[in-house]
Amino acid sequence: MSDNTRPVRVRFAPSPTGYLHVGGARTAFYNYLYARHMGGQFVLRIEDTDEARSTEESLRMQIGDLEWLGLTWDEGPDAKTLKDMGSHGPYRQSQRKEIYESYALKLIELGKAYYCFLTDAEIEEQRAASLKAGRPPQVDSPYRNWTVAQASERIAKGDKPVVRFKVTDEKRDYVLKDLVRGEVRFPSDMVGDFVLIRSTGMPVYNFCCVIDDHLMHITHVLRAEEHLSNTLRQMMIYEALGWDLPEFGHMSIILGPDKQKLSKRHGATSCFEYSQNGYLPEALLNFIALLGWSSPKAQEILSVADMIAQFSTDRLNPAAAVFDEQKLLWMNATHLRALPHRELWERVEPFLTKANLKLPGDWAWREQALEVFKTSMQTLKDAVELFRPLSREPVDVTAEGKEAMAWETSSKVVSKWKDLVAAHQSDFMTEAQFNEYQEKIKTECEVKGKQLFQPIRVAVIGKPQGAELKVLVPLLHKEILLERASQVLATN
RNA sequence: GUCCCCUUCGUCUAGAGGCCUAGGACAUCUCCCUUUCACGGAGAAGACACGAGUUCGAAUCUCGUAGGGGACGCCA
Repeated sequence: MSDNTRPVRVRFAPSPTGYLHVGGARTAFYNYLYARHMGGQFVLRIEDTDEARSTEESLRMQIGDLEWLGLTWDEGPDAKTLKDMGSHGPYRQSQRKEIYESYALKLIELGKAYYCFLTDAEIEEQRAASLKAGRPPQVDSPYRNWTVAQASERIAKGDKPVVRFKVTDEKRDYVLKDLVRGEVRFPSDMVGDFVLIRSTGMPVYNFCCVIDDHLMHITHVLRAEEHLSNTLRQMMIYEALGWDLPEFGHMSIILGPDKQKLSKRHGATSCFEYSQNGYLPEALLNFIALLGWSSPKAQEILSVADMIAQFSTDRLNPAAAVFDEQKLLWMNATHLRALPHRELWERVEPFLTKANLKLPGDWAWREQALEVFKTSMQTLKDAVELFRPLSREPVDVTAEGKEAMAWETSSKVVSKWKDLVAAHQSDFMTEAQFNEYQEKIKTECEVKGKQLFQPIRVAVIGKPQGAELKVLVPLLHKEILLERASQVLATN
């Protein structure tokens, strides 16, 4: 076990084989929170030993997502240049091949690993036979006790072996003290001799992970539950090399609504999609943090600073959690409404720009508009449809809008409204002026309530429901108001 | 199949033997506010998977059963 006086060093070790999944984001976040809470370091390591699937593009995407989330790392590839920063590099496993190789050689020397020439077909045959006999499908390599000389001879002939770890014949339990799950016992015969180095010379995950965690002085490994059974192999490697184990904590996985591991078929699962759909990084973080962790103060809405202050591994929940989109939406809306208007505008603006909406540029107008609409927004993207009627383009009149316009007094109301707007002297109307006009329509057309408000609202935003007219109308330029009224009357 | 992990309202969770008639949040429903929509406020309904033990006492400890998940790769 690691000694507690050492500074805490944790790491997030994604493999660049696609976007950053929300599950990965949660793992990264817990590591980040722990590091920041303990005043330790957070390392980003890239596990790109799967040459076929790892891409530079994925790396950039994942780094971009981590940046969007605001999870900054102290060591690892620089977010912009991808050049290593920190004194424990390189941080990309593909650049550490010699290191792994030297340790593999050491294990072979120690008699704890060996070259194995079994082919895929032979292994498959063994698996099938074992399964049929009801035994665990483990390899039983005839090369297990070959001498290095024997193997070298064969290698010289051009055969490319893998390096396998020699699992002890002595049957015993490996005991893991997991930070999340407590004591977990693994029988040593749970695994067969496993591969350390592929025939291509590239090492595999379980091996790199141990070497890197040790060499990078990682003190705590917080990772997903799917790695729990890998831990046995890793413990064997630590033992063979005579190294101390770091602390491990295996957190539960995230499930979809059907209780299956959350995946693409459940919908949006990447951080990138959430950012594109108008979610706030702080809301996403708040939500995923609570999927498997709880605040000791029973807070539901927490800032990143709150979470750093309150985080501890002993409140990590071992049970799997279902990702509830509804609650995320609520949480997003809550964070969004708490934002100062200027900041909210900065976040909303890219979405409005993308939708090509031309809106007035002054801050007074913007703040007023946000004040009116923010209670209807759950995501930043929602602003687009809310703000669209405020831009200078014709609105689509909804079915309900047409219905309201079909009432017998509606045309009269809108005509009168149009006349009043046309006669209005300045570009914008004040709330008081609108109230005055409203009173005029009310008395002159002899309508009130629904019959009064809804047709006017349709003539303003194209639908009968929405924000109060007295706050809505002052946001629209007289010309737009006039065009809208004409448009609605014409299509009626 | 083997091994490992998990099991409190529909969902996220609080709960470390008596404070539990099981608390909170999302969602749902009702009411209030309100010209409408949303926001906000008040309330309702809703769970300890099952069975044995241990104990004066169990959601909490133990063991079984069931269900779910994960791993068993020259993926990570």
